[in-house]
Amino acid sequence: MARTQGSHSDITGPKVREAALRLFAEHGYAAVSMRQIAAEVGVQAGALYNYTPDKQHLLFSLLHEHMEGLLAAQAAQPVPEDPVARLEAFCRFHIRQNRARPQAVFISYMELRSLTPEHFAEIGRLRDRYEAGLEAVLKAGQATGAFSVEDTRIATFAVIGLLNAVNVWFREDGRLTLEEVERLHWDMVRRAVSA
Amino acid sequence: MARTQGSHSDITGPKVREAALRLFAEHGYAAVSMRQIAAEVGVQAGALYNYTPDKQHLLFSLLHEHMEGLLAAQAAQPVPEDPVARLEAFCRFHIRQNRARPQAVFISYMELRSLTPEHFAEIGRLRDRYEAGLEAVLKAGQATGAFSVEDTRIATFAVIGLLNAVNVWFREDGRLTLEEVERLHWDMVRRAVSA
DNA sequence: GTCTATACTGAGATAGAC
DNA sequence: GTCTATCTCAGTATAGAC
Repeated sequence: MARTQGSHSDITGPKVREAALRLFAEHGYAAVSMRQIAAEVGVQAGALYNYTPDKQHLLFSLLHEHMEGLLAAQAAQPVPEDPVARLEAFCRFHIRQNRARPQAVFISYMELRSLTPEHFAEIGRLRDRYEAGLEAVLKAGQATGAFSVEDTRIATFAVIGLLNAVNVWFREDGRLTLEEVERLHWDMVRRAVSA
Repeated sequence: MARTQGSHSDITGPKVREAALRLFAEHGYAAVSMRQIAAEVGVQAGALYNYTPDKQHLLFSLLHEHMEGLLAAQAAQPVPEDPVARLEAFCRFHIRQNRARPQAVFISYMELRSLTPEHFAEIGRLRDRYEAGLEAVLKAGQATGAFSVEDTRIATFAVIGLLNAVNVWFREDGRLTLEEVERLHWDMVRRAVSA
């Protein structure tokens, strides 16, 4: 054993992040105390400061990691030529990502206002990059005549809003599979923007 | 003068509610202190307890008042016979209401989790009643063949999500009038659910 | 790396003078 | 109805022993 029994940084670190993510998503950043997070992990509050300089940075770091992962996954997706196929790919990808990391997605919408202005700007830039992907698809389809949207910017927000509705009600053990949910929502999006 | 100069309950009461609504919307319920609210109103923290038994009840009371007002306004709307016209009326009404009380709408989505379970259930019931109006329209249109939605429950959430997207970006002094925003969104909703 | 202990600050809420 | 003063508790964060 290269490590002593007392050295748990490689275990405790991830546990701190998981606990914080879960508690922030459930109760909100401001309502969660460092003591609560520590209790969840099974350490004393002071020990958390081996893993984060402060509470604010813990939130920022969770959001940042989530957004970077999202953008990396987006970049790894194949990009069909046809705008309609590209829009379908975006819709399905977005729904799947939302369900794969429900807590991270949740706080990335709810806790932006809990960030310092600098951190807020940083996360905002990453989100804009993600949504720009959708707007580009809508613009491309508008150019080919496949889509008919008067304002691609507004349509972008509308599509995101429609897709995010899934998060309000979807349950893993519900009557619909994720594939069915994807199909139903893609169908609505397609009709909403098609020429 | 029937009142002494020191009696300000008819002035301070509303000011407390306005300040709380504004601060809760801006920073979140948990992040706002009674002292902040008091400072905003221009009194000491202790004086707030002439108007609310505690902070939790203040939030609940704001949400309750908002939902009751929303349902009353909804009930006062004329209800067209034709499902398509009814859906258009709902969409335009929903967007107008959202813009008329942006802060109340915002906390009614964001701060549900800050309510006690009893208060949460109470507000949830009121919201369900509001959204049931939309689902009824979709069902009616489905029956007449005007709409084509596989699942009216899911479509209800999708439509609400699409319409709420307006709140993310709309600015009173932006390039679009509320009428144009209503039309653009009604157009997308109509296409998304039409046969 | 974690603990205990604690400094310091601010929270919600109440009591009693005016 | 509001103020001042205060109680009690919990918050973030740090210091130093182990």
